[in-house]
Amino acid sequence: MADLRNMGGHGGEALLYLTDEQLRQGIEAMFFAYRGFTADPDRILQGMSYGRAHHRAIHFVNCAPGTTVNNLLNILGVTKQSLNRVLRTLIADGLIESRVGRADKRERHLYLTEQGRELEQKLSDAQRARMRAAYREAGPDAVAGFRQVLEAMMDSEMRRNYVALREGRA
Amino acid sequence: MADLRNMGGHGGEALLYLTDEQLRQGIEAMFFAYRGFTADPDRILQGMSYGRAHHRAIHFVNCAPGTTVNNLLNILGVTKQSLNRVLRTLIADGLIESRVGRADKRERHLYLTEQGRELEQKLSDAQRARMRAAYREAGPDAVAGFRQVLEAMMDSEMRRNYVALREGRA
DNA sequence: CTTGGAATGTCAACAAGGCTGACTTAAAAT
DNA sequence: ATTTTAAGTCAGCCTTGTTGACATTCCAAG
Repeated sequence: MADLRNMGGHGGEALLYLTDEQLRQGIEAMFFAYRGFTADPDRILQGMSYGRAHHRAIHFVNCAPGTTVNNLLNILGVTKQSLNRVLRTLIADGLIESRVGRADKRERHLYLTEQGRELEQKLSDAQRARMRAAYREAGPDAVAGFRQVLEAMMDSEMRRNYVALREGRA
Repeated sequence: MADLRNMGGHGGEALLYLTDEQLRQGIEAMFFAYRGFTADPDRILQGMSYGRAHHRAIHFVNCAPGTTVNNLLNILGVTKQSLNRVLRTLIADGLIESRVGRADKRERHLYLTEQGRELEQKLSDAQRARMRAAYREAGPDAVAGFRQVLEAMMDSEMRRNYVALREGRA
C-alpha cells in the first residue's frame, strides 16, 4: 500500500484512488461520519417524543416554507402514511401549520410556527456546529471536494431535489 | 449569494464556505448522498429477509475476520440484543460461523462462510460501483477532500474504530 | 476453592419508523 | 357526469433499535 497523497490528480491518471481498498475505506468513512452527522440532533430529540423523522420533516418545511405534502413526500422518499404520522403529531403539537391551498384547495401548504422555528433552530444549530467544525478543520478546498463527491453519489432523482432546494423554491 | 468557487482557500481566509447557507447545503447533500449510498445494497437485500443491519454485520465481519461479538458491538454502536438477533439469523443461515475462542473460551470469534463471502461480494460490489463512479466523476483531489471532511465529522470514538480498521487488525 | 465479574446468549416487551392495502373526502380535470 | 388527484386515515406488518431480567460459562483474585 503506497502513499496516496502524492498523486494530486491530473497528469498520468494513476487512478490509485479507485482501488477496492480505497473504496472500502470511503464506504466505512461514510458509515461512521453519518453516525456523527445525526448524533447531535438525535440526542436533542430523544426524550421529547420526536425522532429523526420529525427532524427531517421540520428541516425541509423550514427551508421550503409553503411546500405541499406531496412535494415533501418526494423529497423525503417515504410513503404518505409514514410522513402523515409524523406530520400529524407536529401539527397537533403546534410546530407545523397546515394551510389549505388558495389555487388548489386539495393541497395543504406547510409552514413552521414560531415554536417550530425554535426547535428547528436548536436542531440545526447543533448539526451545523459539527459541520462547521469539520469544514474548518478540513479547509475550503476539501469542502469543495466533499460536496462534489456527495453530489456524484446521489441518485439522479435525489440530485434533482437537491438542486431544486439549492436554487431557492422547490 | 455570491459565487463561492473563486476563493480557493489560503490567502485572506474569507471563510465564505462557513456560512449557514453553505452548511445547510452540506447537510442536505449528506442526507441525499447517504440515501444513494445505501440504495443499491438495500435493493439487493429486500426480499431475501435481510436488511441493512445484516449488511453491516457482514461487512465488518468480512474486513475484520475473527472479531469478537463485543468488538463488533463497539464498531456498530448497537446493543448486543439488537446485534444478536441479526447474528443469530446469519449463523443459522450459514453465512457466518461463530467459533469459541482458544485463549478465552467465553469469546466467540466470527468468520464469514463461503456462502457469506458470496453475499458480501454481491453487496459490496454494488456499493463500490456507485462509490467508484462518484470518485471517478469527482477526481482524486475531490476524493481527498471528501475523506478529510468525513473524518472530521466523526465522533472521536468512531474515528478510533475507523482508524483501527484502516490500519489492519481491529 | 469459592466467589466476583466479564462475555455471551436468551426471553420478553416495547417503540420508532418504514411498508402495504383499503377506503373516504374534496376538489380539479376531462 | 365521470375520472383522477391530493390528502388523510385505519389497520396491520416488518425491521431494527431500545430496556430489563436472567442463565451460562469461564477467568481471575481472594
